[in-house]
Amino acid sequence: MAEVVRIENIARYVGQEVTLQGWLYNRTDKGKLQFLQVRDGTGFIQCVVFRKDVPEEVFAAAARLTQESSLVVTGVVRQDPRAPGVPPGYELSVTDLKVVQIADEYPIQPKEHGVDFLLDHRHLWIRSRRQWAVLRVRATVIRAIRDWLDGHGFINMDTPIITPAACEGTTTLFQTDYFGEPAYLSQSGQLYNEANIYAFGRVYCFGPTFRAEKSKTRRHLTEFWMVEPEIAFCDLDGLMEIEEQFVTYIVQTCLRERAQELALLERDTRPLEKVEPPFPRISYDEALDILARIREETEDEELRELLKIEWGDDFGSPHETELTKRFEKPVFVYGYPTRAKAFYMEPWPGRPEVCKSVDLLAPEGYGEIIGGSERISDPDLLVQRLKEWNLPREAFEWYIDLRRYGSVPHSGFGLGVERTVAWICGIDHLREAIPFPRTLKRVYP
RNA sequence: UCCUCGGUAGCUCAACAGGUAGAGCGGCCGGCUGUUAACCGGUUGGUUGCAGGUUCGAGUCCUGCCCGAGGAGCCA
Repeated sequence: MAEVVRIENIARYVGQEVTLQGWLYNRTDKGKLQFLQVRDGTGFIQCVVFRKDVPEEVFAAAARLTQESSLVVTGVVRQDPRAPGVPPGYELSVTDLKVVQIADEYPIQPKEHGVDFLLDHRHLWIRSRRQWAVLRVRATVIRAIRDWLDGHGFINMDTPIITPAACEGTTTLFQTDYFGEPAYLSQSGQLYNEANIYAFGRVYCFGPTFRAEKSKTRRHLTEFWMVEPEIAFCDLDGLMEIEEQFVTYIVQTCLRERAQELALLERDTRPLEKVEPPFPRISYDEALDILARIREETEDEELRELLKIEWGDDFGSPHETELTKRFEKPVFVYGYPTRAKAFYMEPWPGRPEVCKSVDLLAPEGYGEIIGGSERISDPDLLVQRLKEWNLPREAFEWYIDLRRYGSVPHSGFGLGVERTVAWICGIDHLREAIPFPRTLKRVYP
């Protein structure tokens, strides 16, 4: 048997005989000639079997292969512009073939299917080319996140997933039984990170987050992944600078290392190429002005109704979508009304009705990928806010402590991994940006 | 929780005004030396989401329920 190689490295082996281990993606039988589309997890390649070039039993074995049958195939790597693989332009002239298993009739065909059917078969769907490409980009996004943070003085601090109380008090939590006491699945590691910065300066947590929201849209999952950096001695301006460097690095890394996958997804990468600092920064008040202007100018009665908003309201997705259409790059919206945001956000100097929060909205209608803020550093103000938000002080005693022992201005943010992946890939459903999505109506498979 | 749309073969869909449930793909058999979701011929394949009602007759009309999708609110 020739050397076992991986399809992603196939270009190094032109003219050599190699062995591939993989699965049959599709087969075209032309009588005395068969085309086997084979994938091995790292790529896709066309293997050509000529009746006259191989022993009769090898040709017969190829003819028996059903979709998704597992196989070990040996042949000579050739360059051919007609070959459709990933990477394109290479094919294997088969000399030998061993069947590992003949697959049962495979439910997913290389044609269109409905969403419900595909999600019921998610365990198989991830083998398909588009899903494969998206999830490879996801892995790169995650690696870029860690690379950038680790390279900029951040240290990874894992925060608990089982937590005693609401972090922000507003969103719905998944409740679980903790030896007879109620406990909840984490919806943010932020509060713990605020403790961690006093030990380590710059930290991040990265893990799954759980929201029992009854959200039924393409932008929501009940379980999703979030990276949450937190930085000591950092104000709102410093936070925005970090965010734009961070997001730029993630996007540029994907463009550089996952060009092939983005091409397979037919992602127009020109908008992504424009992602570099500085990102435009507009205040909440300016955003309201822009929305008011859009409402005046639009002929669309329905849109006008959707964009209705009064000062003090948070933006809904229609607002975000319309705002981001006006910008080529991700855009910062800062200075939201205090009452629309969480209790821990530092008030704007001289304008207590506004807080030092900032969201980052991705362009092309993708909307919020980051939410962040400068945190309250004064213990008395924090205690007052807990009261105003009707939160139990006892549960936050440790959190108030952080403001008693060397309190400093500090800031942090959370970036949603699936939303970032969806934006970079140009896909419109979050459920395709995670291997096994959890949504309101789906916990299987 | 609310609004909208949908549920017919393994999959994607069709079925006029209520009148014998059909096509493509897949599977199976056969043909083909450059296919790109191949093509050609044949063949296989149905409790029309569930329950009830109207009718000589219901996939189609009515009532209730179940399930799914898109969106709103909420959020990353």
